[in-house]
Amino acid sequence: MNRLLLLDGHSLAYRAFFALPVENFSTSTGQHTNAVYGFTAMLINVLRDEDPTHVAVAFDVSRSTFRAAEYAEYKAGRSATPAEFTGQLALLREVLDALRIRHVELAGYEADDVIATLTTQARAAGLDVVVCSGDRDAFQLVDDGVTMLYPVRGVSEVWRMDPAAVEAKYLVPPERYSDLAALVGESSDNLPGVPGVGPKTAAKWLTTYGDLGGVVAHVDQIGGKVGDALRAHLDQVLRNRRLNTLIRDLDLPVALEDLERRTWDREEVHRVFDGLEFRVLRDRLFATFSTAADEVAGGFEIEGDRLDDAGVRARFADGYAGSRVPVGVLAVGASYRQGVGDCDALAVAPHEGAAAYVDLTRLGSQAEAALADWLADPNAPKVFHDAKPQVQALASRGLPVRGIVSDTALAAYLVRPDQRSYDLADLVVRHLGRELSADTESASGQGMLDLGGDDDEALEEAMIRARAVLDLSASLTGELEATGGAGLLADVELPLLGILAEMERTGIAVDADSLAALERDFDTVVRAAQEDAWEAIGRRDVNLGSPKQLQEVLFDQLALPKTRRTKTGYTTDAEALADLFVKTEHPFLEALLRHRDAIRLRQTVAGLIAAVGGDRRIHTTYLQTIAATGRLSSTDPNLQNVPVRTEEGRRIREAFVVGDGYETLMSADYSQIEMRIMAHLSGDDGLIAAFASGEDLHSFVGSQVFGVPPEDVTAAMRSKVKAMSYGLAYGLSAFGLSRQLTITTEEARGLMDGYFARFGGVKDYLDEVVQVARGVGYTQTMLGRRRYLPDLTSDNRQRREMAERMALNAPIQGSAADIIKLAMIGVDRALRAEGLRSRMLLQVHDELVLEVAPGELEPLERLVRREMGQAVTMDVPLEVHIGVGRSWHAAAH
DNA sequence: CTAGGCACGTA
DNA sequence: CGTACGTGCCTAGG
Repeated sequence: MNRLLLLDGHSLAYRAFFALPVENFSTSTGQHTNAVYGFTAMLINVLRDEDPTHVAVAFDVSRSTFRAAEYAEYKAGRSATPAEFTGQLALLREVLDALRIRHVELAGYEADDVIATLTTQARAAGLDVVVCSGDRDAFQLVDDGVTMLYPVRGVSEVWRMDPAAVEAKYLVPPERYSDLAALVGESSDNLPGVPGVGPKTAAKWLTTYGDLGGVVAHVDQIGGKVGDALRAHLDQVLRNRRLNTLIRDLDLPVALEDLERRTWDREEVHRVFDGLEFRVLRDRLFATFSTAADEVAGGFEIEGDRLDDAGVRARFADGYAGSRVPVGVLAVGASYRQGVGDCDALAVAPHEGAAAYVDLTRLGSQAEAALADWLADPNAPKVFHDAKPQVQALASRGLPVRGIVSDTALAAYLVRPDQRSYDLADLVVRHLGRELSADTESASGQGMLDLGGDDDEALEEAMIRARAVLDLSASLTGELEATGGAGLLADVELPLLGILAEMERTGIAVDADSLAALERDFDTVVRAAQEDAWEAIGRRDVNLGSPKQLQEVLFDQLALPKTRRTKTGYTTDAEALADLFVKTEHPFLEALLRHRDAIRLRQTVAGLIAAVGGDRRIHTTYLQTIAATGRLSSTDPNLQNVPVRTEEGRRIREAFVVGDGYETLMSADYSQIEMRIMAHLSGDDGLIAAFASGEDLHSFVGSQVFGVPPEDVTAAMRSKVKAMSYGLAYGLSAFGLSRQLTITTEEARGLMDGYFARFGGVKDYLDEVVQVARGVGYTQTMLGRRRYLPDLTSDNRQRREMAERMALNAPIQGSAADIIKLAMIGVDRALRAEGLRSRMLLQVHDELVLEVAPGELEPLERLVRREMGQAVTMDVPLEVHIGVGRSWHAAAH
């Protein structure tokens, strides 16, 4: 049975706008999204519950309708529609476009007229209709084939109104609803009814006389005060009736067949939902409709079988060995974390010919050797999706992998580095227009499968995915070649993948005893600070970790001055608390800050202890497709944010130590790499001269800005200049600088003017970066890594300025990421070439930590300095600072 | 139980 | 009203 779903976009979004608190529904850039969110959430629910074959959303064009022309007061008295609402209507249309749902509107008419017309057409064509509207006028459309969903209590619930439900509520059948409303009036439309007449009286009259015409014909027979009132307001009632009757025969620009439900544009859905920051809704959308996705044309068909040992030998030793044609590979059931991994099976799919599935758990030794040889053959080309965890899992089974010529997750990241995820199924739909089988929920993410090895469907699914990876890589390679990113994949990200895998498996040794001792020490401080804090306020029922309870204590109980506002109240961050302490010297604040510090250190240490593996080393995981600028990120545990700035924090770094069989740790970091990149990219003579001079950068710049000799630059001058120099790479404003340095905006402005007067090339460069990015739509790093910033042309100032700051920063931060990645590849290659046993352990954005094998200190230092220093050639030297010591802390100082 | 907000660690 | 991340806790909502 065909069913048409019609929604009144305007009225539903308007309901949501007032029902959902805007402070909970704004993007990070300040765009309000409550109306879009509420509408979209309801849309998803209704699509799920009604499962319509056809859908349309109707909108009002403006208030100037034929009704307003007849009755100037129509809908008058409504307060002006808030700009925060109208601004969301365009976003709502974007959502609908992405979902490929038609929206319909016609100048001079209201959404309800569009709905009435489409309802009439659909009924004539034999379709059932479901109308979802917050406008009661639509009740008149209800009949045996037309149901109305009317939202109540904001948008959290809908009433399902069929003829019986309408009659139960209004005591008249739906076709009399307009008559009833004409008598009773509709305040939201500014249509007054007959005074003293409510639904009960009106319904009684309509039942007695049949319809409004009957009531009018017998108007003289109606007694009482209400009868007089009716006679006095008869014209008004008849006018109401004309106005509340919906038009059913508009000439619309769409036909019913245009409204057929279509598969949505996945890429566009991701883009739009990303922009709106609707993570949950998107997940709900995909979760709810994943089974509807098989409408996409041309799925995958694949031939292939589980191989027995003879088959494995034939396939890998005789078939693929020596072939230079890439094969799609999927490690089934791959798992890896903290240095330990495993996997169940391998699916492989060539471009032509049969795919295959190899059960790794019951493999004879000859077959395993054939497979291992092929996997380890650098000249046997393989394509993975998100290879690293699979490589780790295979390596843990004694199956090292070489010869990876593409990784579709990395390729997709280089094409669009700002995506939330690089799910294989999504990429296949976006780039190939095909759908992996719908039931891939368990297979999503990380390219891993968690499927039973004996299930034929799982077997086929794995082979299909292996084949999809291969096809996808061809498409992505084409895109990368067109955008100049192919070299980044082949020469940077793919070589790095293997290096990272090895660093992860190696891990870094820790002294578990000193970590345990640290945890006890920090715990002692936590307890003491908590006691002091409770003591200071005379109660022990306060959870010091709850910002909400802290606000109650600070601003209600202690009545301290209010701090900066947050979404949910007043901030209790360290800066604000320190500020309050200066003002009030309340002992609670001191104890609270002490508690904060200690509890964080304790939890950092506890996290590290929990991550120590059986080999007494900590194995982080590097994520290569997360940061939009091209940086790596580190997780589980994050070893890129281990404390270093405070003395207590540094004690944690002392627990990272050289492992057994090695001589010492080495830390090698780039000095001021971002400022050097800025000097190079801008070509500013002054800044280039600063680096060439060999003097302290900030003193040199300070002497220029303040017009004094370098030796007369005071510490205060130097720190101001330093803050400004670094701030520039982030798009710092005079306001921000003044706040950071606690100086006036004028003073900050003067500082920046002074800087730009001396380093005009920097200003020109920063201006140009944004201007070029606005023109072409993206920024580029030194290696051509792109970041797309569509918001550079946004009408929304906040979004636009945010994008401008990202545009300033991305080439600088991203080029630094390029450089250290190249350096890692160079170091790795040189270690092999020179036959050293020393190894890289960690990367922390501008720093590499290495473990030095006995006797290799000198050659290693030379090697690292050379490879890091020569990673790229720039107009300023790349300076590398190297330290050694038995702990990470000692090595870095 | 999940997800967002806050707070805060690093470069 | 400075970029890029990950983690832990609390809390509100489902």
